[in-house]
Amino acid sequence: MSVTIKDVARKADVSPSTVSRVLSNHPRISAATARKVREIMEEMGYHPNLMAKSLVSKTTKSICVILPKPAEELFLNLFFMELIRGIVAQAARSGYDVLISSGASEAEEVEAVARLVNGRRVDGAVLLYSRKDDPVVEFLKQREFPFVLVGRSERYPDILSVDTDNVQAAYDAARHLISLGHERIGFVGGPPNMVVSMDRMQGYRRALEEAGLPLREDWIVEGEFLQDSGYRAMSMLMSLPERPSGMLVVDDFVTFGVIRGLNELGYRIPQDLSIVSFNNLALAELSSPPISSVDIGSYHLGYTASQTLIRAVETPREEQTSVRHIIPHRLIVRESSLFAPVRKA
Amino acid sequence: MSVTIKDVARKADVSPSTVSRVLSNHPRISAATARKVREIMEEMGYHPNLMAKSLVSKTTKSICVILPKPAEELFLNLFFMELIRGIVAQAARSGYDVLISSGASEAEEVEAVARLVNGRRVDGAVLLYSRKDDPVVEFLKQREFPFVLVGRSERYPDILSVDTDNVQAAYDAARHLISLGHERIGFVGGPPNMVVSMDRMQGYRRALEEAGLPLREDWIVEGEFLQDSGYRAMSMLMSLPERPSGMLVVDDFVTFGVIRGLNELGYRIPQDLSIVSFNNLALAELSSPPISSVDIGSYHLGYTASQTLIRAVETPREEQTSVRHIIPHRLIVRESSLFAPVRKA
DNA sequence: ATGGTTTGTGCAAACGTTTTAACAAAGTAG
DNA sequence: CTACTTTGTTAAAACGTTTGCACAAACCAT
Repeated sequence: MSVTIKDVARKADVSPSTVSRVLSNHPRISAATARKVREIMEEMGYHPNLMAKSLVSKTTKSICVILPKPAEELFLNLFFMELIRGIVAQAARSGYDVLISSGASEAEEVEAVARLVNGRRVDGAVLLYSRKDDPVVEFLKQREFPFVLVGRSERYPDILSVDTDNVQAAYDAARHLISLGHERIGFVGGPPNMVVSMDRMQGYRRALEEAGLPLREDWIVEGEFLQDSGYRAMSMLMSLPERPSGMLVVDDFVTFGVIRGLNELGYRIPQDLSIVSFNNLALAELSSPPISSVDIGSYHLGYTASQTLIRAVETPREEQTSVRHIIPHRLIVRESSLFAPVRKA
Repeated sequence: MSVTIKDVARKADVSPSTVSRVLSNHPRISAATARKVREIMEEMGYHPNLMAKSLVSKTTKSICVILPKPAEELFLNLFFMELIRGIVAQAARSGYDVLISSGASEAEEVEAVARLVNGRRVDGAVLLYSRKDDPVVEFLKQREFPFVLVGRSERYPDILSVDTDNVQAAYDAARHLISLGHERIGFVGGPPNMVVSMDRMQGYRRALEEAGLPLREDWIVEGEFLQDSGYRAMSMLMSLPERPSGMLVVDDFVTFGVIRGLNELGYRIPQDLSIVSFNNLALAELSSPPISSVDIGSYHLGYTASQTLIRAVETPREEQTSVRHIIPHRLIVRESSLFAPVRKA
C-alpha cells in the first residue's frame, strides 16, 4: 500500500540499509547519496513506519500518563489539564508521544497500565498524584518499569518524582494569614488518603504550632469534595460558638464550594473570613472575590515530570542523579485574604 | 529479554502459529491444546508484543485526539477534560488506546498529527472543535484518514462528526430568558473564528428576531476571553444608556469573568442582570450565584465521538449510515436567571 | 609500490507477530 | 475399503525497519 524503505531504495538504486542510514544521519553516508535519497523520499512521499521501527529498536518513543479515577478528584480536573499540557508539550519537544489511560476503579487502572507496559507499548509512565498505597506504584515498582510520580510516595520515598513542597506551601499560606493578624485559622482538606492532602495539612499544623496558635480539630474538615459539601462544611464551621477568621482550603475548586456556602449563609469574604487556597487555577483569578492562592506551577510540574521521565528512560542504569524534583511555589495574594478583624495596620 | 510467542511454543511443544491461534481463539484449535498453551503462557508470564502485532496486522488499536492550541480556548479546558474522559473511557471499552497530541501553533498541530498519521501510529483521530478553515481537517480529509470532528465543519458538512445543536441550544437559552420576561438580551460570544461561537450567536439572533425583540449590536461582544476581558466587556455594556436585562454567555468559564466584572461594578445577579450560559461545567453549580447553563453532555460527546470513530475505523468502505451525531442538550436552570425587572408573575 | 586506515555501501539476520497454504490424522459416507 | 470432508497442526513467508559484519574503493603514510 504505502511506500516503504525498500521502494525508496529501489528507486534510488541503493540498498535499504543505506536509506535507513540516511534517515538516521549515519556519519558514513556520503553527502551525495544522502541528498539523492532524501530527494527520492520527498518525491515518493515516504514516511517511516513507526511500528516497524519500534519493533526492532525495542523502544516506542512514547510515554503514558495515568489519569486517576474520576470520582475522588473531580476537583482536580483543571489542575490535571494543565499538567497534561505540560507533559504533552515537553514530550513533543523530545520527540515522544503521550498515551493517556485510565480506569474506572483502582483494579482497572492497574490493568490498563499493565496492558501498556506488558505490551511494550510505552517506554515509561507518569502517575498523577498518588494515594496512600497506590497499587499502580506497586505494580510499576515491582516490574522495574521507568516511571515518575507527580507527587510523593509515602512508602517509597526514593522513587523518581516531581512535586511541590506541599508542607512548605501550606506553611507559607498559613504564615500569610498569620502575618495578617489571624489567630483563628481553619483548614479544609481533600480526601485524607491522598498524600497531597496530608502534606498540606501538616504544613498547616506546623505553622500554627510554631506561632503558638490554637489548633482546633473542629476547625479542620476533610473529605471528598463534591457539590455541596463545601456548603455543608461551612454551615458546620460557621455555626460553632467560636469561629475561625481565616481558612486554608486545599484547592481552588473546593474554595468555590466554600465561597458559595459562605455566600448562602450571608458571610462576606474577606471581611468575615479570609481565605487562602492552593493551585492557582485560572478560576482563582476570576472568582468573586479573586482568591489568594498558592501557585504550584502545574504546567511546569507536568513539563518537568515528562522531562525527568524521558531522561530516565534514555539513560541506561547509571544512577539518576537527583531523584526528587521540587518545583517552587509562590503565593499569589488576591482579595480573598485580608487583615484579621482586629486590625493591626 | 522478555518471553515471546516462540518461547511459549517451545515449552508447550507446539508451533508458534498454534500459540498465536490460541491467543486469537481460532476455532480450529483443540480444547486440550488451548488449555495447555494458556497454562504455559500464564506460567511464563507471556504478554504479546503489541508493536509486532501492529506491524503485521496494519492496525494499531489506538486513536489520537488533537488538543487545540491552548491560547484561544483557555476557557474550554474544563470542557475538554470531560470530553477526553469520555473518549478515553469509550476507547478503553473497545480495546483502544488514546494518544494525545498538540502543537503550539496551527502549523505545529498539523505537523504533529501528520507524524502520527504518516507513521501509521494511530488508526483514527478525533478533533476537538474546529476553526473556520481548520488545516488539520484539511489534511486528514485529503489523506482520506478516518477522523471524527467534535463540532461542525463549515466547509465539509458531510464529515463524520458529533456535535451539539448549538443553534438550537442558544435558541433555547434565549427563549428561557424571553419567557422570564426579558426583552433586552445581550450576548457574550467566544472567538469569532470558532464554529461553536458562530452557531450560538445564530441561535441567539434567531430567538430574538422571532420574538420581535431588538437586536442591538452594541449588546453583542465577542473576542478572546482572557482574564479581565469579561470585566471590560461588562464595564462597556453596563455603561450604555440602555442596558440589557439578560445575557447569554458562550461558556461558563467566560461567565466567571462576566460575573466578576459585574461584581466589581456593583451590579447584582440576577437582580440587575440575568445570565444563562453554556457547557454546564462543574463550576456552574459552585458559582455564586449558581449559573443557569445549558448542559451539552461533554462526557457523552466524547464517548460518542470515540464510538463513532472506532466504528468508522473498523468498518471498511461501506458507507457510514449516519454521518452526523447530535447529542441532546438541556438547560439547567439555576439562580443566575430570574424574572425580568418588570415582574410578570 | 605497500600495507594500513578510512569511507561508503550492501547482505542478511534480527525484532515478534499473523496468516496462507499445505498436510497428516481422523471422521464420514457410500 | 475407498474417497471425500473435517479437524488440528505446522512451515514459512510476510510486515518494515535497524544494525553487525563484510568488503571494496579511496586515501594516506611510509
